[in-house]
Amino acid sequence: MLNEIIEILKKDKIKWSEFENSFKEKKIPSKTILLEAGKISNYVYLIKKGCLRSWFNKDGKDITFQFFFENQPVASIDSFLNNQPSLFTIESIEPSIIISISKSNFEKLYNLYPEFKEVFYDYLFKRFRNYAELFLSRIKDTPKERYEDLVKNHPDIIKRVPQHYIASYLGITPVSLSRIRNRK
Amino acid sequence: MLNEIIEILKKDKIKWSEFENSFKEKKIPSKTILLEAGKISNYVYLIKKGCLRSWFNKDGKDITFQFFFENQPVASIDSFLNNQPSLFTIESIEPSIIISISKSNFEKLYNLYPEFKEVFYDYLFKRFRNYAELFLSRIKDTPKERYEDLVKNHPDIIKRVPQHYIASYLGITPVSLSRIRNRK
DNA sequence: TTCATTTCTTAACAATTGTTAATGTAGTAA
DNA sequence: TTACTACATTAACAATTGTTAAGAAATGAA
Repeated sequence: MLNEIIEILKKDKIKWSEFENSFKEKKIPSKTILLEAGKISNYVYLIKKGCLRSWFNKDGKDITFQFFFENQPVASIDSFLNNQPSLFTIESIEPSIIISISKSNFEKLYNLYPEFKEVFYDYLFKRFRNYAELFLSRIKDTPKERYEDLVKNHPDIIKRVPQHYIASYLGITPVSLSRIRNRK
Repeated sequence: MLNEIIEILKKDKIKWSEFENSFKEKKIPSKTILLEAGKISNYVYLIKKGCLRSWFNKDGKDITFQFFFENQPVASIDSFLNNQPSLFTIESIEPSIIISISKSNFEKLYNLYPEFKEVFYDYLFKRFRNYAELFLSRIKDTPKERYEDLVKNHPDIIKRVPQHYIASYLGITPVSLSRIRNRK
């Protein structure tokens, strides 16, 4: 989404020069928190290199429910849109390079580029379906089924993400995931 | 949401006369399917009287994940917005009176009333948070905790909805819910 | 390299749930 | 009323998971 926007912007060199500095790039080490649960999101991020996860706290433990990789936009959309405290934390899993854009610059873009607004809403709607699918899968499928789906359809995640995060993503303990892996 | 729109419309009697017939009211018996999983949603509904649930199929059994009551708008928003097959079915639990509005009329409203579009997007954003909360609760809390939350915060649902739907909503079998209820 | 930390596996036991099936109960229609 | 249907409870057993704890393996830093 942000990628497309940047492309749109670059075609218009005059305006691009105005926004070039809005897209701030920063290097972050592993386990850096970009947005903390309970705080209101003022940024949207784009991952240039690396990997993030979103998680929330449950009785002192953290439960991961999404992973993000290169070229994906990441935000607590709900917090960003509704100006409400984020329900979850966004944190890096690996050392990463992140492009961030502030809400105020985001709104400037909004006003200058009508096509941007459309791209953004399209993205939102798709994200809505995404959420619904994630939700339904989490309800519908057993941890074992969801693990096998990961192995089949997202081997990259399996390879790249530490297993205890995956366990948490599957809704089970690392112990239980280890059992599933060695059961067959 | 639809309620507010109707109120806005009624203030403008000329336009209201144009739309009055768009809001079709119908009586439906229990277990009537308003939208079937896999089909594209062409309507938004408002519950005047009665109660609905949304569910999807898992190995021949149905899993309920939301309940809707009087004055609530109901739709497969994702399907409606993205023109994609609905991920779930919407069905009545009780004999109900439903107001429905078609997508084409919805779009007419869109174009005539700028304030409608805003109300609608506000609703969408809120719905987004709603989904996130529902999702997080389903992940975070045990069936027992979620049942106790229902008893405390939504006793109306407990009273009104057959127990096996509630069990399914909690992610467990009716047998297991019965055990939870009689454990304390 | 070596040491320390993080991550993963394995084991034993308790707790919860699913499954199947039988029984009980309430409401509805003839 | 009776019979039927839908719904809820209970029991027994299997399967899965959580918990705790110990040890193995991998990773990263000095």
